[in-house]
Amino acid sequence: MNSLERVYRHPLLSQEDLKKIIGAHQRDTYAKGEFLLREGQIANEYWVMESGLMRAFVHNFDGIDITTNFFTDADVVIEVSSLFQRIPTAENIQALTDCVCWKINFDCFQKLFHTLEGFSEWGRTWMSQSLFECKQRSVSIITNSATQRYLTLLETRPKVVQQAPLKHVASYLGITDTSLSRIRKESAKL
Amino acid sequence: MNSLERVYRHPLLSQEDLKKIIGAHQRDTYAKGEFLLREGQIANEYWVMESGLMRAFVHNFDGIDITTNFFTDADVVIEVSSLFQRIPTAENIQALTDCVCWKINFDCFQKLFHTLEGFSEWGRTWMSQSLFECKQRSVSIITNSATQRYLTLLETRPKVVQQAPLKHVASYLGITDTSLSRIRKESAKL
DNA sequence: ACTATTTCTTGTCATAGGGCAAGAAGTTGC
DNA sequence: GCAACTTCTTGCCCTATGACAAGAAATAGT
Repeated sequence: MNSLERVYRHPLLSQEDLKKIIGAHQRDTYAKGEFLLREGQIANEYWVMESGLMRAFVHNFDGIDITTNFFTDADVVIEVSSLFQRIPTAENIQALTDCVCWKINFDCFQKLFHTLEGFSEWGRTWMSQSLFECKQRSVSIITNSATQRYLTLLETRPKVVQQAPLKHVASYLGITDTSLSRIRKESAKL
Repeated sequence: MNSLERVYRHPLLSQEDLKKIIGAHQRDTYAKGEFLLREGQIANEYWVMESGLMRAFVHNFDGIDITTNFFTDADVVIEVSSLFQRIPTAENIQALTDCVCWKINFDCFQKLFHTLEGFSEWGRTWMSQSLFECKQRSVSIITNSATQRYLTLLETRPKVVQQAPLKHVASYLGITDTSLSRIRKESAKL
């Protein structure tokens, strides 16, 4: 089963619906380092990862980049505000390894969203879930120590820790690469 | 104009649509301290604030409560994952002052969501916006000092700082009440 | 009005993590 | 295989914020 089938699994989507949805996607590949979206652009599509690793990041006022998310297999790679509100994004999305994805553009998405009831339900569920995870992230930054957050990431998304450069993992965790290097050293002892 | 008209303003919603939507809401009041939702329950409605102040909070593993959001006039008070995924929530929503709200239950919402195209667009836009704000919050916790975050909150939501107990503002900012007290003292000098 | 409770302030001390800089290790391109 | 670059580690010192505890101020209940 490919990642599209995994992503669009939903009780209100029939086999036929699924066929339509999956058929609206096109395969695309990105080379390591390539950008799928740059700040200032208006997103006109989103992607479902088939393989590889990507990250999303923003620049803060000092120009420092902060990784806001990582994406691996069967993750939906999307900048929701830009795509749905048709406004320029503040985010960048970049391939950290060579990647294979399925992409769907805004118009196709819209048509499906307003014709298939199950699809709009799916979309809403997906958004709720993202919002939930986003809130959890803030709470985690507030209540857990850097070490705890690192260990959690290591457990829940080992691929990210293994494949992404340390500095990106560090900014995702909200610490400096120096600190992460030390934390990693400490936790290796255990 | 009441808060409902402000909240549901959207280019794809006609006057007639608006009437239907607004008509599906019922006025309700909550006394200071009262809970609208408690962890473990499944949300079956959401609210639009007419007046007053509320907060949402979660308990972390130590039982400490962390305020995740404040709500004032014309804010939509909703626990999206529980309401839309029909699962028990981890959040609590509590009135910090006496409050007046408009509430709408899940069934009415569903009917409107699947019959009015403009309403599902509105909902999606609202969710994108929330997700955007949520991401910003994480970035802010990561990149700004406690003092900067306090000053930003003071500027963007003065009511919250004025009306909410310091400890809730503190946990929202991700610091202890002790630190917030000191920050407030310092910033008063300026 | 009086007590109990909660909220807020302040002091002392401890510590996680940051800033900076040097060098080691690994990667990339030719 | 070498140069250039990026990534990662380590040392030293510093600062923002936390932990704990005592008391002051405000609020709520009777």
